[in-house]
Amino acid sequence: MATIDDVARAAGVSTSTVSYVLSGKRPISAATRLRVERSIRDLAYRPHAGARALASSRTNVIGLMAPLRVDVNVSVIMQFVTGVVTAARTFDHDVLLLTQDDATGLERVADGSMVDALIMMDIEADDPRIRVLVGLRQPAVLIGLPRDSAGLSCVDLDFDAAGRTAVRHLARLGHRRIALIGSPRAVIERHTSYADRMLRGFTTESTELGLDTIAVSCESSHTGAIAAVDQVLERMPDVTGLVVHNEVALPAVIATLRERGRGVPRDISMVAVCPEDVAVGQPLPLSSVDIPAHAIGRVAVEMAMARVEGDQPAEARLLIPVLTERESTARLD
Amino acid sequence: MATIDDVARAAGVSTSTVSYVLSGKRPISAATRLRVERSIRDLAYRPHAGARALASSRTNVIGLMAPLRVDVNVSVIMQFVTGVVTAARTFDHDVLLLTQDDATGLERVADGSMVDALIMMDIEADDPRIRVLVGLRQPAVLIGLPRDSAGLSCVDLDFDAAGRTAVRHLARLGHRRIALIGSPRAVIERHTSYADRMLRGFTTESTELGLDTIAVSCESSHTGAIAAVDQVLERMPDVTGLVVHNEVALPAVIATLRERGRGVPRDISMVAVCPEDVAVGQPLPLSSVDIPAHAIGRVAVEMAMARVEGDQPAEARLLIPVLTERESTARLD
DNA sequence: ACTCTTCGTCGAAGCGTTTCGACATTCTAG
DNA sequence: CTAGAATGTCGAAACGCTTCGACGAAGAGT
Repeated sequence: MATIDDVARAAGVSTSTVSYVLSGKRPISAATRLRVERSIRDLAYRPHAGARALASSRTNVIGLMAPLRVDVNVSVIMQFVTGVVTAARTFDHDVLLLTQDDATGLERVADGSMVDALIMMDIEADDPRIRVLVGLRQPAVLIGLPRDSAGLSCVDLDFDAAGRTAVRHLARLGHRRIALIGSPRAVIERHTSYADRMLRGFTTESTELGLDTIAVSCESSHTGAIAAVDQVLERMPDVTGLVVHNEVALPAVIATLRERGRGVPRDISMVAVCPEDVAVGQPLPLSSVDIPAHAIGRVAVEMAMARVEGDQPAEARLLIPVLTERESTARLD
Repeated sequence: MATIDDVARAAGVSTSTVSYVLSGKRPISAATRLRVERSIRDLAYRPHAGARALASSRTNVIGLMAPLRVDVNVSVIMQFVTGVVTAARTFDHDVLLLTQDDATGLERVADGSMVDALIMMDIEADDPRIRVLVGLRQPAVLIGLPRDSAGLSCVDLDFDAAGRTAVRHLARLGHRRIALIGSPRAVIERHTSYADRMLRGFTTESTELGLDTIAVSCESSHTGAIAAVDQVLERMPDVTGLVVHNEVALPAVIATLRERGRGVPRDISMVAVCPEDVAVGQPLPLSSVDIPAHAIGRVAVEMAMARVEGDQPAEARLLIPVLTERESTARLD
């Protein structure tokens, strides 16, 4: 492999000049720049990442801690991840993938100077990892909102508002008895940020509007969905509005409703909270509140980069939910 | 951050001694080792990854190129990825995530010495990336089998055998007219390795057994599955055996069959080719040929590490498929 | 005509490791 | 008792880059 010295020699300049051509941190005459760039191309020179990191204390790598469990909405996670990876590339960064259960992963990559910043998904209300994060030299961005977000960069869909929006939409269509089919029990019990906030929004808005509601958890499988639907129908037989926040269960929920003799939207109006492609990919295109996973991933990277570059203060950004009406909701008469 | 020199000073030894304590590449007396280890702990010392990479030309990072598209079986991919990540950790390596469409990604991370090895998923028969791989200094492992695997490490489920096994199982139960519902058209048209081999196994075994067969592609959505099932029923109305190699479509296929008046396994016996948890998570536990995604990911890492350490030759490893009979197949009478 | 900038380039000093050769010591064998 | 081999440690030279200060040359202002 060619080194920067080889390039310098070939171009007849000093190594520092080559470095400055590469970084643009000092002015270089057009003539020299061209000569250097030519040598770089001829030698197929590529800077050694380690050497670069050592000298500049910048790695051009972002650490991403993702929940690679299978129980959570895999496709949503995938979209977050792609959002992060593609956005990182636009900042000339690569992504180091950490898994949730790699307990010491954060400290390892941070203290070992393997990353410039960290992004963490699947945040819980009192996430123990947050204590670790604040002790690190690198900035961190959370996808999700912990109970105490002081000093931390956070970004997420405003799930509280999403819950309210879904309820309000159904209420506006005349529905008075509404059920929420939510995340799996485990997700809720560990107070995963999005599930918590979704439920809060759903509940408070319903209360304010004086609606009758119930909320049930739902395992991410066909059988789980059946159980959830049956539980709703048993506890609230005259339900007419449904909010479903569980991508995996979505198809099974619809199928089960139909099997139980409840047509959508004839007997029951249904609002999904999921990525757009999931909503339109169902047999019946669903009215839905979009989870812009890709966009959130992108914003997370942007915030991280901003913190790395300048010393921007940490901030929390909540994306405003958008409800799109499709064919699963109808006016109650 | 403490450096190795700080540790050496604290322990009253030279830096090289600390290094040898860490790497174990030279004998160190128990007494010094203890003293050094104590200083390391006291100072919370963590070696600088970049410096290490520079000096040793080893990064302890594996590059993983994964298809983060949403159109392919997301959950299977996730399992591959987790398999790779967790296995990598057992070799004290981290994983750098590259996306399929990051064309120059391979060269960037390889020539930039960011990784010790590369693992690539979603291989096509004549994958253009392979030409790039053979030009790199780092060893590469393919998850999948290209047409020409000379000099390349490959690992995958033996999908040819999987196709044969599924057919043979149905034939043994007395079925003579069998359909294959496979991957999305796009996946097939780019001759993705697993789809190609699955089809070949399915076809040759059927021919050898003198069975009547058809094969249709199937988009990964509810509507895609419906279309596929209808196509099968139209082209082969008296079909009694079905092989489905498409995780996403699975639930919809069953539902549609039922809607068209074909019970499983009463009228149609069905063998799925998918990860075990997908097969048992369906409303009706499916007889299936397991895709051991997690295990394949692990093997890929093991092969990569072996090539990094010693100069093991490249080899292709195909895992033998295992069919588990559950409740979706029955004897034809 | 002379100072003061700005521009373009160079040399050298790090950055934090690993690793090689050297050098005492201590052990082993004859 | 001694040559030779382990054993345990050290010092110094890489590894390939960035960045700082310096410096000559050219342009601007008076």
